[in-house]
Amino acid sequence: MAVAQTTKEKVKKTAQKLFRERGYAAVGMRELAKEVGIQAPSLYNHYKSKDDLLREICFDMAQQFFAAFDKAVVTEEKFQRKLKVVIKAHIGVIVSNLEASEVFFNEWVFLEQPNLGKFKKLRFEYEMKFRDIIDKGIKKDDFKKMNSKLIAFAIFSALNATYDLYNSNENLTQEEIANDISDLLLKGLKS
Amino acid sequence: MAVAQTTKEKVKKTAQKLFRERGYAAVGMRELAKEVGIQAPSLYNHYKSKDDLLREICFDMAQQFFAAFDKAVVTEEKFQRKLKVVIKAHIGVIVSNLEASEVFFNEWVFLEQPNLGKFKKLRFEYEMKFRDIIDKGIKKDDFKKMNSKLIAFAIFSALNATYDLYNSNENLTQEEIANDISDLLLKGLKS
DNA sequence: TTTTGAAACTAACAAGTGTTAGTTATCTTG
DNA sequence: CAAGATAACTAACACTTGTTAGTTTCAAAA
Repeated sequence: MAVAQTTKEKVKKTAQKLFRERGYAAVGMRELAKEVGIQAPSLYNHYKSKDDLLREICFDMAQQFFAAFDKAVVTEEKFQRKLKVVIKAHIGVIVSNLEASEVFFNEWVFLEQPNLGKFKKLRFEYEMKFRDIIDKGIKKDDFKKMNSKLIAFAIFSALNATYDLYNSNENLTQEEIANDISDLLLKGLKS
Repeated sequence: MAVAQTTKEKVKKTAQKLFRERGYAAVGMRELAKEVGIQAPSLYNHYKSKDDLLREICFDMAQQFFAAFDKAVVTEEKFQRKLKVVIKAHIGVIVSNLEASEVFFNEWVFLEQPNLGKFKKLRFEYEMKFRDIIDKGIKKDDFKKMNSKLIAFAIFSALNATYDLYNSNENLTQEEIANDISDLLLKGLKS
């Protein structure tokens, strides 16, 4: 596995790792280059700026989240099942891209305009897809009557704990994490 | 409100605001100073380094979270109530220190040693206080049998969404946020 | 074998970094 | 009012930042 990586791929992977570990602003081009094994100016043969590199990481992830959601959401009818299946899809994307996801969630604030604006729009759209399921589920009495914005925020935050969970843990599988979290959110902690 | 602020207080407040908005690493001492209305070197009359400033923000918040937890936890016997009351306490601290809390959650990674080590220890202790309630509640059958680490992570993440919630929202009160989130976590979304 | 294009290199720039030294102004206290 | 402390100031240092210019290396195409 991980054979025949091009330099560009290596740059991207290394950037994801470093940006997650230490934050976009704290990682310099020289440090990134050193980790890749080249000189800093050589990075510009592959990406035209530091911002361009962040842009690619963030927008690639956005695309993956959208694709996974859209593929998952059509498979179920009941809203409880719909929610569970998109939660699983979301977690699936995170687990398959642990470092890039973290950058996506935490470092996008460093995007420059106009990328920043475009990105915010995408994030909002994605959030609305979740809220839509919740709102419709509430209308159909599949869900309790609650503030859907609050719920959506709580869900996102809980999902985004997946990274820490997956990294720090006693061999939880992606399936187990997805099941436990969606169970918690749907049924609650109370016995 | 906010009368007779000393320069040191103003520096701290401004730092909290800027560190939250743009990240610790992205905020320079000159920018901070400008916002305060003094020159950069004058900052060093109040804090001996940039790290020292971050240290004070983070450790002050840690202390507040501990104090609120300890005060809350003794007031209840049943573990469901215990959990609810510490959740409320935690959210209370966030709401009373919106910007500083965000720094506490997101920027502590930039602390230098030995502060970084001490801080990590504190965070872990705090997490364990929550997990302790969950574990004991599971033993007493107040809670379902679930992975307490996963649950603790999910709870923390959900709680830490409070900032975005409080800021972006349709006039939710602290009481409402605390109630809705603890209801969600205890009883779940399912009707 | 020569040509070409990609991707590496070195050197350097202008701007910005946290911070120190030394000095002056301002406020508090005796 | 004089003395001392506090907190502001200007100037500067050593280093790092993202990035560009110009050059060389090297493998594939002609």
